[in-house]
Amino acid sequence: MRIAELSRRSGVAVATIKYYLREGVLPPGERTSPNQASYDDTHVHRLRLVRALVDVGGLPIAAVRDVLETVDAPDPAVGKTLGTVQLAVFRSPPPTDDPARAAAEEAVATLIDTLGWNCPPDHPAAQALVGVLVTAGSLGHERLVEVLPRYAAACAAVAESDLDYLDGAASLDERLESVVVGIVLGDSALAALRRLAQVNEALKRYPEP
Amino acid sequence: MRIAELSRRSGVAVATIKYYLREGVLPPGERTSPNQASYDDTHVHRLRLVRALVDVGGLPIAAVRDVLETVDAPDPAVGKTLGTVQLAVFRSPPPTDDPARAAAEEAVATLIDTLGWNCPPDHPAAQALVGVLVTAGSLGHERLVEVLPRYAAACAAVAESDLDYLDGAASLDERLESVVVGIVLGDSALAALRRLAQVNEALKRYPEP
DNA sequence: CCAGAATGGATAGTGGTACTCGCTACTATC
DNA sequence: GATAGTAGCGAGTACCACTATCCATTCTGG
Repeated sequence: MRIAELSRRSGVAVATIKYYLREGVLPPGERTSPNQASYDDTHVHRLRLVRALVDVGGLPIAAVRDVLETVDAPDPAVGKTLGTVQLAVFRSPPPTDDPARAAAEEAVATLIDTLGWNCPPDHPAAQALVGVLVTAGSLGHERLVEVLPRYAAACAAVAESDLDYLDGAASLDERLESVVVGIVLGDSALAALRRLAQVNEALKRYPEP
Repeated sequence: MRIAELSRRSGVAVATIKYYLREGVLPPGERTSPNQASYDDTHVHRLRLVRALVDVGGLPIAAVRDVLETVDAPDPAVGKTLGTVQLAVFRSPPPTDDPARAAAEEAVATLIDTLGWNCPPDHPAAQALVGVLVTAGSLGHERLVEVLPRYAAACAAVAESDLDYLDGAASLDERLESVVVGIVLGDSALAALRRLAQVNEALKRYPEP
């Protein structure tokens, strides 16, 4: 198919498709002549994936490129892919060297230790968690740290579910994409469910007239 | 204190403080003369809160203003505040009228029903969840819906924890701020813990050499 | 008391991101 | 052979979160 049909089928404007081609988030079509190329279903699918990452995940185009490069360079080691995608998806606030940082780092390390989790203590997510605690502390919400064990328990169940999801993928390609979809769409789904659960719990505790 | 000290104590540039004053996310100081005003600790705290919402929560300034307006207009009904903040915090992708939308709406309604949750089915979070399912479906990841029950169970525990956190607030003001901090910082903390749990679970299932 | 620094307020400019447009030199198709 | 579509490219747009500059006024240290 040519670019107009690709646009129609994916719902993405022609100009935007060209932009994505330039930015390397969409592979070029197969050249049939110096100024003609033909695209196929993989391009339609890729466009949908890009839109999902941008619209649902809120990723900048550069991060999308990083993620997709990982997906396109199949590495059977799940851990590797997981790491790259997790990295790209992260909003990393500047690592402030707050004096309270050491205490927060300690708290996170203790938490991970208590849970018996086997994950690198310098993982970006751990750093992010430290950042959250430092921020909370600066707002006088030191007690936020107390909810973490319960959050962590919930996340353990979620992660189990996530890995089950990966195991349900038929092929390697599908598996790689599942990592991306699982992380990005999963984050959104989780946030949405959390809000619904909050409303439910609030109504349970403080019924409205 | 004057603006220079406010800047020093909060770590926010003077020009940025002026910008925040213009945008209404920081209340004006007390005027001492036609072109002098004095600020106090509440301003320092407010600036930290704004930075937390922007840096950690990724909220645009306009959303921050909405959130803070709610915090500043104390309504003892927790549900109301919760709703407003949840709304402001949401990234709402344009509600597509995909043909697959009806099925996704059905799935979400069924899920909420099965869980016995008492929340409005037209809640933005429910709509967002529908959007996620539609997106997943368009990518051929229809089976994502299968993980939702487990996600929901985890979120129920998280929400319980969240409401406990609110109940731990001493005053009404503190309570209102806890809603904000709980939602925004909580989302980040949850996402970070999920990633750590994923790494842990992945290493458990596929140990690395 | 007075010079120089600081302040509030306003306007304009910057840098980054994600497109979007317009153009040219083609090619495909009716 | 007229008309429509295409690739590629540079420039332009819109929005956002600041950031810089200016000015009239006010504060402050000597």
